[in-house]
Amino acid sequence: MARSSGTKRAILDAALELAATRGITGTTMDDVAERAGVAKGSLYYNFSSKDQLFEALLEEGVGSLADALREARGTLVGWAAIEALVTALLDRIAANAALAKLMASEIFRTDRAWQKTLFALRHEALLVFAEAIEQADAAAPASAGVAGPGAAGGASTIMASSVFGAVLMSGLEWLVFEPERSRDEVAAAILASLSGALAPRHR
Amino acid sequence: MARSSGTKRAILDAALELAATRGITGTTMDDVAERAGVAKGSLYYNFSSKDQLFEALLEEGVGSLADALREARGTLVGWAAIEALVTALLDRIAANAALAKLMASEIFRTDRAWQKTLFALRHEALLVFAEAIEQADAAAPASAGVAGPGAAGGASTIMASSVFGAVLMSGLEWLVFEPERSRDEVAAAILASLSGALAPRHR
DNA sequence: GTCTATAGAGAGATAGAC
DNA sequence: GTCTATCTCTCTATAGAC
Repeated sequence: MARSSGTKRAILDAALELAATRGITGTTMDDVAERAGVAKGSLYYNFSSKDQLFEALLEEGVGSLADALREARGTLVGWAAIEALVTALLDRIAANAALAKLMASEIFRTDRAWQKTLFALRHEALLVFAEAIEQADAAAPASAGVAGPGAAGGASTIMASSVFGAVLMSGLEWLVFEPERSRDEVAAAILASLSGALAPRHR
Repeated sequence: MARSSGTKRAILDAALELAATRGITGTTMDDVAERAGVAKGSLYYNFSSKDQLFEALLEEGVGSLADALREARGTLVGWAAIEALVTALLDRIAANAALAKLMASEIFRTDRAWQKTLFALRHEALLVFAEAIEQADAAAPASAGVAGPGAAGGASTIMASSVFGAVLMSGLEWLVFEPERSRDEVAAAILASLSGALAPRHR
C-alpha cells in the first residue's frame, strides 16, 4: 500500500531526507510539512503522531531490506553468496543513502517507541547474512589460528554483524566523504578486506 | 585538563550516559543536570552551551581513540598489526559502550556544530587502520579475482572503514544484543570474518 | 562556584473552517 | 482531504541571590 493521494508518499520522502541529516529527534513536524509541500494538519491526518510516522518510515525501508538480500543471494552458496549479499547491500545503501544513515544512527538506540519493530527487521536482515556465513564458514578451510570449519564456533550472528557493519560503514564513508570513488572500487575494497587480503597465507 | 572541582567530570559523564540511549538531541540539559547531581546553572557555568558541552565530550572521547590505536599497533606489522588494532578497538568499545553508541549515531551526521572537530578525529583514527592496511595489503599474496598486492588499488581508507565498521557493529551487537558472549569469542568471530574464513582458497 | 527562578523560543498536537 | 490558527508543554539559556 503506497498512497492515498500521493500525500503520504510526499510526507515519508520529506521526513526521510530531513532525518538523514538532522536525525529523527532533530527533525520537526513543521520542517517535514514544509518540505513535503503540505500543511502540518495533513501530517496528522495521515499519521497519528511523529513516532508513528517514523515507525512507518523505518518499517517500509528496513522491512524491504531482508527481501532484497534474500533475492540477491538466490541459490548461491559459499563465497559467491557472500559476494552477492555484499554488493546487493552496497547498492541498496547507494540507492538510498538517507535510509542507510538513518539506520546507522537508530539501530543501537534502545529507547524508541518503534524499538521492537526495528529490532525484528534488523534481525531478519542479519539472518540472511548469518545463514550464508554458516554455510560458507563450514565449507571453507581452517582459518589462521582457529580450528577448522566453523571457525567462529556458532558466533555466526557476530560474523554477520561484522560483514554488515563493514559494508554499511564503507558505503557511507564512500557516499558521505569520498563520493568521487566508483561503486566497483568500493565493492572491491570491501570484498578484499573480507577475503583475507590482509591476512597471511596460513589458512 | 580534567576537572575544576569534579563538577565538569560529573556533567560530562552524565551527558554521555544519557546521550548513549536517547541521542544528543533527545537529551535535555535538565536531564543532564539532574543525573549529574548539580543545578542547571552549573552546566552553563562550565560549558557555554549544549553544543559546546557535547563537542567537548566527543573531543575527549574520540580524540583519545587515535592515540590508543597507535599505541596498540606499536611496532607490529602485517596481519599482527591488524589483529592488535581490531582487539584494541573492540576492548575500547567494550570499556566505553556509551561513547561507541554515540559515535555510531553521530559519525555520519553533517549538520552538527562540532562537525569539523568530529570529522578530523574520525579521520585520524581511521588513518591508523589505513596505514596498517596499506602495509599488510602490500605484503599479502594476490587476493581472489583481483591483481596481486595492493588489491584495493589505493582504496585503503575504504578498507579501513570496512574493518572499523566491522568491529564497531559487531562490538555493539555484542554489548547491546548478545551480552552473554565472551570478549574472546567476539574477537575471534571478527578476525575470522577478516581473515578470509568465508572465502575460498584462491588467494 | 553553585543555586533557584524565569524569560523566550520552539516543539507536538488539536480544532474547526473550507 | 487539506488548510490555518492556536493550545500547551518543554527546551535552551540567562539573571541574580547566596
